[in-house]
Amino acid sequence: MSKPTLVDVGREAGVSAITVSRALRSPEKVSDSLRAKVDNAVRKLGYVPNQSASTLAASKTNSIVVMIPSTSNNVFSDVLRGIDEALKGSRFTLQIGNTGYDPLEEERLLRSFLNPAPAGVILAGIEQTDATKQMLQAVGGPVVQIMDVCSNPIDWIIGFSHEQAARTATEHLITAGYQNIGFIGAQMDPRSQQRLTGFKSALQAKDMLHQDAVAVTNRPSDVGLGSAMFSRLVGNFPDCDAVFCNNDDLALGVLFECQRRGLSVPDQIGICGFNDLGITSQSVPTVTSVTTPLKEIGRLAGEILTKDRPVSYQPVVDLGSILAIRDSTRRYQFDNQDINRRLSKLRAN
Amino acid sequence: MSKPTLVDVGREAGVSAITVSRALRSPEKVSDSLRAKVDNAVRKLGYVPNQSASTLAASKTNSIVVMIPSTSNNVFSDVLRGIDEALKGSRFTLQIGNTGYDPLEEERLLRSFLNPAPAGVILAGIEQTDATKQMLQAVGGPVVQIMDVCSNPIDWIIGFSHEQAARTATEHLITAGYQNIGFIGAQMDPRSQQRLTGFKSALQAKDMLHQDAVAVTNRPSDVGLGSAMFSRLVGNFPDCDAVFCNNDDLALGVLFECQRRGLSVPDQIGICGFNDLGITSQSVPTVTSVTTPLKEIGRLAGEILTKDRPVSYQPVVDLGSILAIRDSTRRYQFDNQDINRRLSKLRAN
DNA sequence: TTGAAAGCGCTAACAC
DNA sequence: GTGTTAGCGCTTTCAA
Repeated sequence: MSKPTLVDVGREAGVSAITVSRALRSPEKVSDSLRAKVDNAVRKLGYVPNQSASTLAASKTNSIVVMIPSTSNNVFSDVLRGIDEALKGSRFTLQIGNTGYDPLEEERLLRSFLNPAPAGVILAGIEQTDATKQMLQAVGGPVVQIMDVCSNPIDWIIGFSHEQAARTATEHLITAGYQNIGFIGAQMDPRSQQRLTGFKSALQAKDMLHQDAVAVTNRPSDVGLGSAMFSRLVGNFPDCDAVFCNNDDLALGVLFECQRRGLSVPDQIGICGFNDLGITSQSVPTVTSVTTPLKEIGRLAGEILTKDRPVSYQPVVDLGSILAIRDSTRRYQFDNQDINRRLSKLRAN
Repeated sequence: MSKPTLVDVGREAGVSAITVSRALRSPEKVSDSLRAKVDNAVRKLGYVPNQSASTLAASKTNSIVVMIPSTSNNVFSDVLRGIDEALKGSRFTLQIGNTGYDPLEEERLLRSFLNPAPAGVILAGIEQTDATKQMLQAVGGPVVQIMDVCSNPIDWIIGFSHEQAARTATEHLITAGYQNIGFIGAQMDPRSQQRLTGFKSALQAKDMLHQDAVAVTNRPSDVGLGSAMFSRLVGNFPDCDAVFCNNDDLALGVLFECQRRGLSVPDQIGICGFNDLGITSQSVPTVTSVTTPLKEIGRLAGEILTKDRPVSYQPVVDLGSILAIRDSTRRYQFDNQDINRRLSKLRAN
């Protein structure tokens, strides 16, 4: 025999289908005895709602669409975990789209996810195509952009300033006494470009930006690539004594390459990573990295979309980032006072 | 104005809705001129199919349900990538469920995903609850179990023998000259238990299993935990001179802890990881690990479910695993001949 | 090769 | 607080 429907449950409970529907969707609007009867019937028959029928009738889904650039990048699995937590126990389900860092693929995928309208949409970054923005406009559902901040979000944006984070990290390297600071970047998406901008501006402010200081590639990042990029960097920039890396994978690769070359970290080479995904705090030496609020971004995005009245949230939320200073950049054993003194002196210039 | 439907497209193309439906779903069963007309109308109106309506009418979905134990475990993101590749360009979409290693949560989630019936189901492991198995039976859709092998899969199972993989790795440690070999395990799911079994059986066969050789925890694995577990292990088992780790995170943690303690790897301590997720081949020293066919498992599972006639596939596919021997276990600089000679000698006992 | 009719299981809108 | 009616947009079945 086939799956029980609302009608079956209604028959079992001695009420009509629509009453069962109501009892299930808004238990508080229904009498206690009815609720009990319905619950029993549901259990007895093993009733499971048919999502498609519900979606078709209501012409809106219970799914939250999330478009992420890469499923293999740990950055996004952290974000997803946050979203997942926010959705846990709610009636919403996640629909994940993998754009491969391609706005056109994002557009194509999103189009197929947008009919019927999802309960909400989460997008990484602010580089949607015009067509994508139009589609989202037409759908009208709430949209949360994540990972970045900007002044004119579609509805909400939750993230932090990558430029600011990179500037802070680079300033730390300067303060720590490094003179010839390089940049290594892979998977140069727009946010990585912003980090590069922050890096450059911090160095330019001190007139310390070397012409061969930047080594970037669009290949996906991994540890081995970090080693290779470091080799490339020091090939062009032999005096290089510190490296700001686009992410932690690259930073670890640099650390390993230094070990292979017998370069001491932090004395001969300083290393700073980005995202602080876990290993950097455990390695030998531990590696300085920018701690970014990935899970919090996901959780807040999920929270906004699952609220009935999300309008109470600010449209732009800058969650900030924190530089976790570790052994890989402790060139001299400053105490905080020292650092602060040097910082004020530098700022006075 | 609202979204165009099949009827709108039909009107535009001068045919009926059902004809448009056919032209879209089976272009080969329709005349060329009709196909062209329909394609034009679709483009002109910006028609996007309504999945819910289609699903409701056909009472089966285009989604492939994947239940994975953990979204944050890189093992599963590799598997997901394989599935994603297999599904790319097909009409199927992925529906991912996160079970948190809990068979009951798997059952609960799956129940909600099973109405209407998905096009296919992918499950990790073989430890489904009876209720889960019954549900799957009732749905009748194709089911692929992954990550493991067994003799009686629901429909198909694709994976490798964890016991065999661990036995091979442990035998390698013995052959490499280690005398007091320990096991470190976190997140002790059934497959990890099988690895432990393989580890024990390899040592017992040589009468080398020390009573304090095993340190395990159910906490999720990470690098820091690897360091902590190693400390615990050598606390109970001070003579320990090699460690087989449940996964690469732990192995890296052990490596870092050895560096902190000034223990040389591989001379004083040998280290072997599991899954070979990338860093192990890049670290200093490189770390021996068991290379497992994660992406291939995902791809094959996806491939089976997207075929019209999947019956041509073997029900049990053992993709095997390969031990990648690296510097962390090269205690003496054997060449392969040496290893083989020692191996035959050991086997002769 | 194409079309007409019926219905998938649910919910919105309105009645009682 | 509960029921009736009328679809949501598509596919199935059968007919032409």
